[in-house]
Amino acid sequence: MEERDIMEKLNSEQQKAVAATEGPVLILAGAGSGKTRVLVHRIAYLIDVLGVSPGSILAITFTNKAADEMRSRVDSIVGFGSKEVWVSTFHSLCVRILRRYADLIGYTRYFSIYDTDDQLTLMKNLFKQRGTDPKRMREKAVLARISSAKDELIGPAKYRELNRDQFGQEIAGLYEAYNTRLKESNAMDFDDLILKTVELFEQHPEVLDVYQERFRYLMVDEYQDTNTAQFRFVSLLAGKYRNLCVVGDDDQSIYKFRGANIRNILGFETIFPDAEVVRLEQNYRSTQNILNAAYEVIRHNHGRKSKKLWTENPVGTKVRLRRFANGFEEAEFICGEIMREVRAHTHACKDYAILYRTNAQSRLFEEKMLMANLPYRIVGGINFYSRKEVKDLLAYLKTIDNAVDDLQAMRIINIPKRGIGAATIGRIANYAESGGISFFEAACEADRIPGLGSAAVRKVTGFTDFIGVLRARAEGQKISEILKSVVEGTGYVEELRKEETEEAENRIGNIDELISKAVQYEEHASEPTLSGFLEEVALIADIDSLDDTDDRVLLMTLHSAKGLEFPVVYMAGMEEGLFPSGMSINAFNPEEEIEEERRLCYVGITRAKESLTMTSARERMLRGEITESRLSRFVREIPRELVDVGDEEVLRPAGRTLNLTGRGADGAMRNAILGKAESAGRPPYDRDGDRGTIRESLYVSPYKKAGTPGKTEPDFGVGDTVRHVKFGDGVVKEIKDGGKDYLVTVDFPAWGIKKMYASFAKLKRV
DNA sequence: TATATAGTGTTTTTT
DNA sequence: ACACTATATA
Repeated sequence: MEERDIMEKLNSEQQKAVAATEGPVLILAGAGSGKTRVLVHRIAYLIDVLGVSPGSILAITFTNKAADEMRSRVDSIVGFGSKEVWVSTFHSLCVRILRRYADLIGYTRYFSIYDTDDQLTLMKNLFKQRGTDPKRMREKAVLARISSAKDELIGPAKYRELNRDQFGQEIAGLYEAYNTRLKESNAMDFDDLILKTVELFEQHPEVLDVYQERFRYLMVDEYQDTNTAQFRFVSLLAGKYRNLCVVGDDDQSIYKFRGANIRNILGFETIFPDAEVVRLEQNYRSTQNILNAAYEVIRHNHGRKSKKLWTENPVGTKVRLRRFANGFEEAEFICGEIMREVRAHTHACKDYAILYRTNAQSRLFEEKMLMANLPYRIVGGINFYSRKEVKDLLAYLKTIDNAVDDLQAMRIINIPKRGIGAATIGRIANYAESGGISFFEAACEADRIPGLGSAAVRKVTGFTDFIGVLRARAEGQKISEILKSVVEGTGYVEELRKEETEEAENRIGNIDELISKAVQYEEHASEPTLSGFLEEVALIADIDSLDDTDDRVLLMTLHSAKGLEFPVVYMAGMEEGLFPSGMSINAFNPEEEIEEERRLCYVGITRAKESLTMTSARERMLRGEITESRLSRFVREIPRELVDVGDEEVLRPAGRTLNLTGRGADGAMRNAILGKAESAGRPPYDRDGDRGTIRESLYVSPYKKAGTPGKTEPDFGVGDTVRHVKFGDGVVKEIKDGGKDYLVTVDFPAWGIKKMYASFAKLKRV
């Protein structure tokens, strides 16, 4: 492609960003301003116009999905050599480097990658071993401290110096022990992947030099989310040629809890005084109304790089606000609305996204989606690879691949049940410890371990022999074949089959899926290896497997939604205490924490292209108890004239429900309150803060009229045959009072047993 | 050693 | 509400 073609479809700022190839460049790219487009065109410009060798260009993203997308877009506009461009995530790039030079820093190329579960298991072991009381400090909290230390490139010794108090000293001790155990197991956690690469570069300048020479042009996406370690990594890489281009938006920095250091972007011009700064402020995604609402929210933050997005897009409809009595009705409204619009063919399912603050909120929506028969996909939550059966099988593969990974060996030594209990495992672990060998090696010498009876020795040897056979066969065998041998040899599936429960069937399904993932890996990897497969599995995120061609409503957290866009967006749970989270409100530095939440809200709003609806519940079930909450301050920050609050907006004195319809309606009072609120120039919901003092505003669900009885008794009983729109005819098995509505269990011959709410499912007696 | 039961604590977000 | 842990029991 020629220069003219590359620049043709770009605005002048975008062109500037594309052409600024030499030296440090900071691209401040607002939401929806076409930053991926700029990066892709920049790569094309480097190759096709400047003649830069594709192999010397490196683009770093945060998710595999973003990397895939960029790779394919580069592929479509760059003539040749696009395959040589390096597009990678921080983590996978570091793994690649580390595998090659692992021996220089005391690891082997087969090192394992520990996920959060592995870390927790390891920490629990350490607590036990060191006699640390889990009531005094929690394992997770210690891991969080260690993780932030690693993000900041602080090792155990430095941590000890920095935290002189007793807790600090104790954590430092655990940190040290934790690192030792990882090293002994030839394993690294997520943070180590970056940290160890930095160490490698710093201790071995000759290695750094190799990569500095290879990557002459660096680009970093989502720069606002980099942490100190990642910053150091990038600085080292770019240290020689200084062609570093970072792209980011300080208003979208939402990963502080993961160590993201907003100073990396805010202070870029201080660190690189000669940096060229380009601002992309034209938005191509959202309507003016949506963009204005987003701006009104984000402008409440201090210390941001001031900028205001604009768009040539239509004004669009107002942002809608709908309030409900509880989360249940909220979910019913959203799902019902989507269902009606999909039926009317206004939109396809994939045009919708439901965004929320916490994963726990997904359950309510999932139930309603099932009842409404809408295809959906929940992103995040429990990862496929963290299911027990999948982890068990992977532990076998890891033990075969990396024999010194004690954690995995200990996990599977009694899976399936071989009659090896805690006592035996303890004795093997002791023996391993005193002999300075790995757990698995110790198990291989079971007959020499004091305290093990002949029965125990026999059982342990059975296990080690099994692994031995698998390992001997693994050489040159396909990964899927190894996996199948494990499944057969352990009798895992057989055991599950015997259970004859739906749960077990699911697990078997997951095992099949794991095997097919292995097959897929063998097909797409250039040089498939067992380590390679395990690494891919460890670094994959749920979001990476999103397929934008499949027609489903997407449900995910606001965090997961970053980088995506949808025609119709619902932001659910807009309540104080939930969003912004109670954690942030009660933090020791609430201002800062709430600003982070506000950025998250900004990210959510700017995901919407055509339509945005915010919803909230006045009552919500939060860890087992019902909590009452006020409308989120973020909603209240949007001026009234930008918000459509629905046509049944009413205000009621606290503790009393207004009669709005029919004879004797409290019309005068309603008008008085409304009029007063509006003449005062404040949005009615702005006074929501007065809860309990005077009166609160109330937006009644148009879906369920105020005062309507929540449920009507079904006209059928147990044993009757009923008809469902989708499932056809079935026999009623059970009717239960489900609070808001009657919960009916029906056996449909063609679909199996389903539970549903009577009036919502519109069951009819036949 | 394996299993059933009661009791305990937890939740923000994730590569 | 739920998952995880400690304890009692077979």
